[in-house]
Amino acid sequence: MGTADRKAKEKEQLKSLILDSARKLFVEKGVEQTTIRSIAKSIDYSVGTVYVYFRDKNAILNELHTQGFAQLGGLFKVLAHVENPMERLIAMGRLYIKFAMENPDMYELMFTLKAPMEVLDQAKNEEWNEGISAFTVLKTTVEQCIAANHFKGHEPEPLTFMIWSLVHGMCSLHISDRTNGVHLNHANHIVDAGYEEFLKILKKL
Amino acid sequence: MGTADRKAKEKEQLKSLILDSARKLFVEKGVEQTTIRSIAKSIDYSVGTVYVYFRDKNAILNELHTQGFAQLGGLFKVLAHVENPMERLIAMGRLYIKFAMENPDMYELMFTLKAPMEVLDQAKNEEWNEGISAFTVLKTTVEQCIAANHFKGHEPEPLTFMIWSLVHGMCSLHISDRTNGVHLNHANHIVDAGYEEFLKILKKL
DNA sequence: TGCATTATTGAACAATGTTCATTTATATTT
DNA sequence: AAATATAAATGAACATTGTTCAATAATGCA
Repeated sequence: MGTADRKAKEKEQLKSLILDSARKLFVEKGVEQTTIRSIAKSIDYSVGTVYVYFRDKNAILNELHTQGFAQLGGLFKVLAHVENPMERLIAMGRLYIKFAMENPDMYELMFTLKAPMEVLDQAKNEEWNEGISAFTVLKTTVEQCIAANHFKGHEPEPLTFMIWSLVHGMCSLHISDRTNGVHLNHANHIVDAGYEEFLKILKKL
Repeated sequence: MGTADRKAKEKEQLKSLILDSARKLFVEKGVEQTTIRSIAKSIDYSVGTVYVYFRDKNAILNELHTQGFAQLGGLFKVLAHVENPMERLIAMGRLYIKFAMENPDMYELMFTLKAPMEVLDQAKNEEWNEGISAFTVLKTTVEQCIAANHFKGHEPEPLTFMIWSLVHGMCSLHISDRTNGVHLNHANHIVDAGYEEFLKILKKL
């Protein structure tokens, strides 16, 4: 069965080729400008071929969104050695913001755009595993903070959601161009300045 | 010059008719499904006429986005009589969340979608007045809180941005379908539960 | 070599935003 | 009132998109 294996491998390779090309175009030109035709053209295949490997454009966006979570997860691994959960929490926030600022299109795909979510069949009760995993990582750290006597009187899950939302909100507003009106005296970026305020609050808890 | 006045009024009326119809379709079907053709059809005019009154689809979305801010601003007026700035701040957050949950499409238009922002000519240094006004209202309340001895050691503007982001982040994640994985024991909605955690923090500041 | 399976193709379709020469309606002038 | 000038409205036509699918080409097997 050597041929079957090889063909399976070739299929995987072409699928990866499509995805890599799609990601490249997507980061360069954005979601809307990344057309199936432009993807096909960039890898010298026809539009039809793309549709052999992906049900539709949303399926491609969904895979890219999954890759984004893998990338972010990879970055977070560096923080595993930080013993102090509070320190780790703070560092996670910084890294999250850094990732969002440096990869705004990927971030949108991961946390804002509806398209990559639409492959989840609600009838089948399919869940957003990437998000749940990422949330769980954050929640674990928050729970360790609570175990270390921080956040007294708080509920882990809603608190985790609140912290996530705080950081996400800043990134999201910035990426959606809603922070232009917020002028600052400081040389600091508004998102960084906002995060500093959050850190001041953390110290009081 | 009675005729000129009347014609100007008629033009305004038709413009309003287009906008009203657009908003209706938009709230019913979403942005993408609200096509120029469907708008034209619903008011028994041709597509060309719509383009006489609006440069492009983004211009329509921008006007609806402005209407959204007017609507939200109207809701906030009810809070003017709340003397205690901290109470007012808390009530503003609740109202903001209520508005976002009840008008998710409008909310997206106001705070997430890029389209309505694209009418702002960056070469002309045009600013996002709706957002700036809304931000200023919130900032004023935060400053009054500071004057009432809350938020010691905080900078008004970044703190305001942080609070806004916190609430926006929760609404935004929910509207973008990113809260499905976050299960709760409580009967509470996750966004409300998250806001409760924020209130607990406020009490410690 | 001939056949069967698999992979690839790209023309064709429907839907969309947008334009603009043409037509219709309205207002002004003679 | 008729003729003319201005303004408003039209909708066919274009370019671009996602998507489909019968036809073609390539590959594996007997």
